[in-house]
Amino acid sequence: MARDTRLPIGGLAKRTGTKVNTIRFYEDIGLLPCAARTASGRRTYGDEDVGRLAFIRNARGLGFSIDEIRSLTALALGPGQDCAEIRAVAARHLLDVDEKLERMARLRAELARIVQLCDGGPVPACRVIEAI
Amino acid sequence: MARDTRLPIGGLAKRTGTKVNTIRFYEDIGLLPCAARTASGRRTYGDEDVGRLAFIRNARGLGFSIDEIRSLTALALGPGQDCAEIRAVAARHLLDVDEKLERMARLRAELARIVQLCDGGPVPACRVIEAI
DNA sequence: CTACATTCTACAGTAACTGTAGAAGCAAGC
DNA sequence: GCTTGCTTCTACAGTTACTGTAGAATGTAG
Repeated sequence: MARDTRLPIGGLAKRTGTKVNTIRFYEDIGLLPCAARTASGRRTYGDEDVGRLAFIRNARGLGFSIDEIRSLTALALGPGQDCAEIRAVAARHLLDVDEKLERMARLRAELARIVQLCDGGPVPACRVIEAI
Repeated sequence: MARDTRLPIGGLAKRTGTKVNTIRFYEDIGLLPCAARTASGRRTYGDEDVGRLAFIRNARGLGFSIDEIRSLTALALGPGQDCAEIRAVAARHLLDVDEKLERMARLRAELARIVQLCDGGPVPACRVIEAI
């Protein structure tokens, strides 16, 4: 099962919605480990690479910096014992995420109000930006 | 009322949680209008500047690009009639925000689970990053 | 075996700031 | 009035996280 799932860099890019150059960039800065290479020097990736990159992209898309992601993955890949430290990092990020969620929800409400304002009836004033 | 509320650039920075250099940068790229100047050439700001910058910072903090913000404020400051266009921009951003909210909520759940995992009992496995 | 796509390295460019240098302005205390 | 110290000025270099491009090599389909 799951045999022969090795991907070239373009395949990994497609699977994870990442650009090829970005994958190489992540390798350069050590966020991804050096990829295995074919005889001719091309990178190949396995399932764990897909998972790891997917995690990175998800975290990045949600506003975590590369250093923050590094602090999480480094801990996870380290000696494997320092659970308290992982917990601390996660807890800090949890607070951060909660704050972002709140502000995001507020903006959502504003945008929804704008759409409604402009939607109903015969162009009612539409003093939109001042409302924000 | 509200007389004499003119602020120097440092005051505006403090009020909005922005760095002085960032305010000048926004003026350079035309996101903020050119500020009024004192006789000696220093920028001064009024209440409307505070509001506008606060809006910009809020939107930036939630992941909107400067171009997107420009598209909103430009419309708001334009002829003032094209309500449908503003509505379209707002609606597009609304979809975007909803998507981000969803992913953010999922990440929040993951983080909360990690914190709980690492919290209860005598260090139970702690296979944290793989879970993400 | 030719044509076209993918990959390679290396480096330049972009977005959105952030920091620094050197000069000038302003406010307070002596 | 003058020095001390903070703020502001312009201009430009540095940072983060990519993104794009050039030129060569490699892989693959007809």
